[in-house]
Amino acid sequence: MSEEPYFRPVRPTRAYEAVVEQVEETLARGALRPGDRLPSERDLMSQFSVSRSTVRQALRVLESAGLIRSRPGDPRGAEVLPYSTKNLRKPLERLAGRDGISLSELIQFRMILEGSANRLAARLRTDEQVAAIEAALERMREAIDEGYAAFGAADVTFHDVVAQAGGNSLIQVCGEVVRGAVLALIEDKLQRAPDSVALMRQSVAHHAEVVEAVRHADLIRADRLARCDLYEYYASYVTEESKPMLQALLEE
Amino acid sequence: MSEEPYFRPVRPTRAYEAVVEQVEETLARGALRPGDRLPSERDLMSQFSVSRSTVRQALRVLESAGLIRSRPGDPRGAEVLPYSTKNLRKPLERLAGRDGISLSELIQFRMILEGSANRLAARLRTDEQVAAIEAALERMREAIDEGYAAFGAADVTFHDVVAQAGGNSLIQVCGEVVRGAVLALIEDKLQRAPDSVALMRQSVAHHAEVVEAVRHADLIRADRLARCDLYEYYASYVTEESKPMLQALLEE
DNA sequence: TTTAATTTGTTCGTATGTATG
DNA sequence: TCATACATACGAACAAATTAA
Repeated sequence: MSEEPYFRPVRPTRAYEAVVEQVEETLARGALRPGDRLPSERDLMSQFSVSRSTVRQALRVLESAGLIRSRPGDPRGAEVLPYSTKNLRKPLERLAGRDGISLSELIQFRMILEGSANRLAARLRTDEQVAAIEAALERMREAIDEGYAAFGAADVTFHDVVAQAGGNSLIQVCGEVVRGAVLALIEDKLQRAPDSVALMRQSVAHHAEVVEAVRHADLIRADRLARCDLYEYYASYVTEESKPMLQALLEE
Repeated sequence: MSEEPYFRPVRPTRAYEAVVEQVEETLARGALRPGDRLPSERDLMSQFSVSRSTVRQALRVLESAGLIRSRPGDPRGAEVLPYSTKNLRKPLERLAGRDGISLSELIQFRMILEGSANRLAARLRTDEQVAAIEAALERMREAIDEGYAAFGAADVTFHDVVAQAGGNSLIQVCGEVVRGAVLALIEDKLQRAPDSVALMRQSVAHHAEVVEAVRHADLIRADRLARCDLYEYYASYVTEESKPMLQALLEE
């Protein structure tokens, strides 16, 4: 049997951390709502009994987390911001960039997210959203002649519109970020592809199939199409050993 | 046709932001690897030609992002940290807590993540991992008598072990966070449930089915079980209007 | 429109506790 | 053990920016 420990480890808390925690807790319990203002730095000094430098370090941390925004000269103090999914992007991008995570994991996650987004879009889309998705597909067709950069941008827009039709902002933001991370890792290879025009045409054909599935509310097909297309598109960029990881998402 | 703009909007860059950007860029391109040391604050002062306070604001931002760690008195300077999935947790938790996101979206996302985790685990698990999953299930059985808190902890461990067997750290960390967010939103209701013991027994029965599916490498069933169980478990907590969102994930 | 007051951004100097060799 | 260099924190000061009278 293990001894029941009397004490837990402590780590010295720095002054600015205590300030951050108090402000965060106030925000979390809703005492400060978006649009509200924090006291001025000098007021915070006296309320927390710390120096201005300490207050400023805390404010910078809160600002980098997307919780507040402070502007020079504003007598009303720092503004409490509405918390949005945008604040997830930077951490996810860093994770993908620092090879803390493998390309095959990213592709796998993207297959899951995009398949689910397609499925939800097929079930929940409005007629206006179908029209927007079709317009995005048409834009991709046009962009083939404008080069790979324009085509990539149109492709991103297409998936954004589909994800938005799905109605889940978590899927949407995670999908956006993972898509960007994957593209950043292999876009140089794609640009040097021997016949990029053929690749783009094939991509448009695949996306057209998705549009059809969404239009006919065919959930299963919309989901499956995303997984298969992505696997086909990216399989050549992953090692042989990691292909089974991706294939596990294709079995029925 | 829209005018082609000559200029893009500019926002004044603050000194500490420029310092953060330079350090981040150095980290991103791999010139500084985990374990390496940043110059001391005084060296950074002279290299960036800014004051000590400005350097410190930048360091606090980098530290809060999980990129570095600085300790008082360390003559080697701040340490560059390995970037891990842990740095995603806080932003995701904030997002879930600030009702920037609805309960039904969270549950929906959890259905997707846990279904996929189960599917991957069923395909890729080793025998040791099967044993670990079974042990986690046994722990859940024991914990029924120890109250809801212990049972919840055992439940969390179970899903962690399964997700780990799936082998995708993105799914794992997102799953952990979303699970925590969902539980935080409704755990008070669960505790006040009239017959929580019956609920826990039912939960164990459901998890046992998952174990069987994983053991027999039944991908489809493992995936589907997660989605159905979660829907059944949480359906009563979402509004009638948002139920179709979740049901879209159950159709075959 | 101008002016005055307040606030933030930044700098500098100083004192204190801490880790390394 | 001691000396050195370090990070933490405080406080005062000035410039630039914003708001409101």
